[in-house]
Amino acid sequence: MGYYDKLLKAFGPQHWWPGDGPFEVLVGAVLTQNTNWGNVEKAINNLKAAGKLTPQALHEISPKELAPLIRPAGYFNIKAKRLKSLINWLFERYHGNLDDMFSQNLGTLREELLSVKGIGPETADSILLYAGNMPSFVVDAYTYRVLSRHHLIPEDSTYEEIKAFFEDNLPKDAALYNEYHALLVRVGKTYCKPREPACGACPLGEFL
DNA sequence: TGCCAGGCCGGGT
DNA sequence: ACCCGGCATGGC
Repeated sequence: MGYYDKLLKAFGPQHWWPGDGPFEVLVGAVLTQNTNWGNVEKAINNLKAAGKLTPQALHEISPKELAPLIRPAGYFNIKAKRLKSLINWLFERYHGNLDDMFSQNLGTLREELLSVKGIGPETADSILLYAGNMPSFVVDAYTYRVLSRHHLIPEDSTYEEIKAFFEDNLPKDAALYNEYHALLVRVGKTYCKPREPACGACPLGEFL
């Protein structure tokens, strides 16, 4: 039995980002950068209540008008710009149409997303996987912490190396990548906390 | 109360 | 090619 099966059995499905459709997930991917998800939900709700949670509305809104709506998500000025740059790109490249965007080849689309200012590897992969249902494994601070603490990867591993660690050893299955990443976050939240040098007392060894 | 949360950019070495 | 400061709110 692999790690994934053990984690799934121990914690159950995490139901990550069922969301209200791919566009909401895409917006959430930017808003959640280095930010607690609870705060992101408040910002999403503000956008919904203002009728601004559509590609067209966000394309037309100014950063000045957008920033206060997403205030609870933190870094609201910079995130307003990042959201705008992503939406501008979406319209220029794919006519504001998510179906067109996700019809693109995965590798090409990932490179295109990374070229947008404010979209780094984790945000790009989150959009590909959780909004587009494309098999691109997401790496985040939890993933790194859990794996490095249990010596499954070197301390100095890069994002792309950790991503490859999973993708080279798993079938290219979006549903699997989705659930696996969510389970690793769950483990990280529950046991593998920051500023705790080792995992001697945590039951993770049993699963990993 | 300080630390943390589903990062990324830009400027300096 | 790395390293670091800045960006900011809300919950425990």
